[in-house]
Amino acid sequence: MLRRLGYVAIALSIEATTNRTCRLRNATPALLRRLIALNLEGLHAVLQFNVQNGILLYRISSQIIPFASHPVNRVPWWDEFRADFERLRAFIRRHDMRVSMHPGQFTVLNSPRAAVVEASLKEIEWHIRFLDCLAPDASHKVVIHVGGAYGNKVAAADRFVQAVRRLPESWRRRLVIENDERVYATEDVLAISRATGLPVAFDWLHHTASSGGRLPTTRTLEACFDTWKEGDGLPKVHFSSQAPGGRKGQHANWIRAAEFERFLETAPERDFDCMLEAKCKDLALFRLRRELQRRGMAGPWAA
DNA sequence: AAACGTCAAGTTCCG
DNA sequence: CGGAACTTGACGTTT
Repeated sequence: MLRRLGYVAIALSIEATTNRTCRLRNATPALLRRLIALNLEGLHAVLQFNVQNGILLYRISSQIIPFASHPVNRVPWWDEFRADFERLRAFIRRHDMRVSMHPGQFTVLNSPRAAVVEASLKEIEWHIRFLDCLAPDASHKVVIHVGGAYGNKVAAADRFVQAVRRLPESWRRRLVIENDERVYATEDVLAISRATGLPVAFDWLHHTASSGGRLPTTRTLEACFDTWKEGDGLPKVHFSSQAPGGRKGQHANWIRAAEFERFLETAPERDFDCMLEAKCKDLALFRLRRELQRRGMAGPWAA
């Protein structure tokens, strides 16, 4: 049964933002410090808004710490903003919220280029550190993709597995892998999960886009759910609809309620959380919730 | 004050 | 082989 519904990064309903940034050329410790303070304040406002509206699942923007893995950012934010983090941490725990992060397309652990892998490790490191500050328990996840194929998908997948095996356990406990719409389909990611022990976040749109529009089976979803172990929290799914007229794999503004209902019918009889990836963010979540309720559906997600 | 071009990073695919 | 698309706003320079 669907427990929590969530959305990504931006609350369009309110003014608050977690995405203030600057240009690299004028990034100084003082400016970065100011931006981080404002973004953490924004995060607090967004989390409060979420709780007020019964939203207990949320993906934190990677822009919250500008240039976090770049040498220009020498601010020890985990230390300097300890008080803010403590406040946020207490809030998250009190309301049983679940937060996550999703490093961008530049995080490619299986790149054949050492410098790219090194930069990716730095990216993962700061995301892990951020969640460590906010929510020590490992159900709050950092979601990554496997990466490129480089003309030899088997070798590339193996490089990913080796890279993950070299990571410290304190990182691995937070990592989750997601199927993408081009290179690593759900089956590929499940195989990599077996080799690494990382749970799989099933992405509905990526799956349908990469399988020529075929919908997943209950067995496939079940296999993804089974990768979530003790301490990982409930299995998590990403859901979005194809943008009408947009290129394959492009996120639509809204979630199509009928499509979501199909997904719910396919989902195994087990508890899970669902992250909505719609361009209209929280507004899309509200609209979906209303439409499902109008169809007579109820559950903990309804709030 | 508004408009608009630009912004750290990688990879794939399209033209 | 160069450039758009991922995703997407917000910055900062120009008008």
